[in-house]
Amino acid sequence: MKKKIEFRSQCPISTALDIFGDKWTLLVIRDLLFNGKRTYGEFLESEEKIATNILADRLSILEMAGIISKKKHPDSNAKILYNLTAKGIDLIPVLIEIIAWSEKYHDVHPYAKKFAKQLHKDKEKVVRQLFENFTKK
Amino acid sequence: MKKKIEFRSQCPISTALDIFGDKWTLLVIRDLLFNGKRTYGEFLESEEKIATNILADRLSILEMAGIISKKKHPDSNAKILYNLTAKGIDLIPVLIEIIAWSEKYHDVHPYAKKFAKQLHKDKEKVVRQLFENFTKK
DNA sequence: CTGTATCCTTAGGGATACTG
DNA sequence: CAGTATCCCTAAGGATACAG
Repeated sequence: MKKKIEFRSQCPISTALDIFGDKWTLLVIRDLLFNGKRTYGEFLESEEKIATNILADRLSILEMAGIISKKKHPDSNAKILYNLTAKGIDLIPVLIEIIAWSEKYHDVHPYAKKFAKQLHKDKEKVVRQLFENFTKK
Repeated sequence: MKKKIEFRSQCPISTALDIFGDKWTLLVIRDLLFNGKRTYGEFLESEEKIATNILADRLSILEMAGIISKKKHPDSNAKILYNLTAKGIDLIPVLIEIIAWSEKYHDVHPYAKKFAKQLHKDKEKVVRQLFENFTKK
């Protein structure tokens, strides 16, 4: 099930939306970034309940776009580990700003409020720490 | 054609995606923020060629979400002017980060590259100026 | 456990005509 | 000019079974 991404224009916003402009893709990236999830099964468990076919589709798009990479789990052959590439890690500031905006105007989980508070205090630091988490691996 | 937004969870990312997680909504906001567009007809002209029914749908969602507001054009009765609310203006950092990411990894318009260069030099300043543009009106 | 495949329903969306 | 309405088709997505 291979399909290439069609870009509607050379506008950077439009280009980004052609990759992750849907209701699911950024949730997978969220799980990788903030929830330490790495495997197919873990993504399926998230509370928004993504369907298995949609997950497989989005993972293949993300891999094609160079945002995630796959490798075998050291223990089991069947198990696969997904990881963010540098391009994926660079989405941290985008996610951070979405969280900050959303928390300001909507009712969100308590832990999200707490996280937003940290952001408000020292955004630079939070972003730097997130980057460090992923680049030292 | 009124429909309310269904939120899948209280995750801030998920909540944001429930509002603008599609291929068109952020393009309308882009046009308001960066291209000075204010009317229905102007949105229709954008190069990605949004369909008239989709545009009407997204405008009503954005209004319902409190991101844009409508008012009559001073000259003509029929003409309507759309404007960003404070909640809409607060999406500036989100759009800015998307532009920065997209420009880094994809082929974009020359003027987008130029804009990204400014961002790279002094992001704070660019953001501040964008905010000022909208809050003084 | 990681996907694929299938079936089926709904939502998204393009084209176009039309109304106030 | 700002929408609505309609037609129609495709894509998205949920449920479930199944294959490697």
